[in-house]
Amino acid sequence: MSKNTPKAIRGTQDIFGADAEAFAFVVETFERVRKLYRFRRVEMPVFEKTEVFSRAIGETTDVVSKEMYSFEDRGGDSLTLRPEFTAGISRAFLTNGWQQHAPLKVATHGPLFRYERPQKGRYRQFHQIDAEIIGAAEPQADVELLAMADQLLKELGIEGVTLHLNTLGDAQSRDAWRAGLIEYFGAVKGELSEDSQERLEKNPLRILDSKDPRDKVFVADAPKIDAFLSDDALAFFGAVTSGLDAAGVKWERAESLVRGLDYYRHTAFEFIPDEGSAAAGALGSQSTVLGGGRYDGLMESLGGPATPAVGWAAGIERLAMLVGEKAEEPADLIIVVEDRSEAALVRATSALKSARLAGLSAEMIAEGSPRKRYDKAVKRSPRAIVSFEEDGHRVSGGDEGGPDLEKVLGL
RNA sequence: GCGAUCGUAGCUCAGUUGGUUAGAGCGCCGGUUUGUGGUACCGGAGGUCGGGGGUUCGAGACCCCUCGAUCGCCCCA
Repeated sequence: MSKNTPKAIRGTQDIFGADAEAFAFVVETFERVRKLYRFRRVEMPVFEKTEVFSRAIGETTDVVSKEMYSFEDRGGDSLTLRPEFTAGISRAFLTNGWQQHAPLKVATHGPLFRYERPQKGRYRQFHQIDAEIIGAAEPQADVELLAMADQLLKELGIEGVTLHLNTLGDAQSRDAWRAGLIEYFGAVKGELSEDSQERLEKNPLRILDSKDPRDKVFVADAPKIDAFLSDDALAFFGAVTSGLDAAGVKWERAESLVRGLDYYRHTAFEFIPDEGSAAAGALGSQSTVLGGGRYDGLMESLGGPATPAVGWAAGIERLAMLVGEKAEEPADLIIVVEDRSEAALVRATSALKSARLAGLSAEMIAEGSPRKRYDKAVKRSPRAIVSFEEDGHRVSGGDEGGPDLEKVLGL
């Protein structure tokens, strides 16, 4: 590599070969399943006004306070490369009058950007698939959304991943729980890890997720959300869980599961690899494969009317790591030009065009040492090979190299 | 932002306590062998050993700095 060749930006990836096939497999499967569940496709801008994210996600979250790719455009507006889909979709819902379609089921996928230190399964430009149901307050929407996620993972052939489910209650429940946690952890503040002492100020719910053993001793006896749930919140969660059971979606209660962003209410969930599973090993420390929840308060933070909604997103790279090797399809036909004659090249070129018009995937080998061209073709394992020389051609493979192929190629 | 590990050919990697002209496999290019064929052989191109400085008679190897990558912490998909 020349020393003055520009390098790729840190945390970006050039995906090729088997990895690219796995990536495409995830997206194609998502598109298929999303249609099964009648989610409508949306395409969204990759960047928005910065306030779309800062207001929707919450100023104090790490995503907003230190992980956004923000810049000023030529008009002086602060813009940000989207760090997630939900905020942008919510903005679109409000600014395009999509209320008329509510309840609206939408799905999308594409690149997202977060200024973070890259590591296994985490990049600065990464890709997600995303599904949202907007304008639906009933627990059946949560069930619908999770049933799709569950089926998607199954159709991707991913095993050893379990739905971890929790409720954060409604706004009152969540606030009361939060106050309870601050009181409980505040009493032992000095014995918590440095990180958790900071979390106490910024996001006390996150202490429950801490991996630090100093915190874990207190987490076990921390106040549980269940003690703070209103009757409505409790009924809502019960309806979600019984719906999941009816839909045949396996789940586990995860009492300390909270999500990072301010806008979540009620249902919160993550699909996480089971301890010791192949999936857990493949993902390193980036364990969540698909996550989301209900965000009933988000629309109001963007200045819209109260609009209930649920959604999830999943990292395509992480899913691709779990779907196994996806080989590139072998060609239907490879055409070999076995000598340097003009006549052979002309007839081969013509046959190649005919093959493609007939719907066969085909490529031609006419470069390099003539003696080695056939071997190159064989190594690519095509379904059939047709080789040309100045005075004729030979067919091998296909359906016994039969007359059908010759006819298709006009030979 | 913090920590650990690692940077040798296009790719995967050897390279002894520091010692001549830095190697192999795969891939690439040319030739021979085979001749309905995934074979075998011969030859070739391709490296300022990530970059800079230092120690030394001598550095791919040791020291310092720097850049980059990987993995982890924080956070998150």
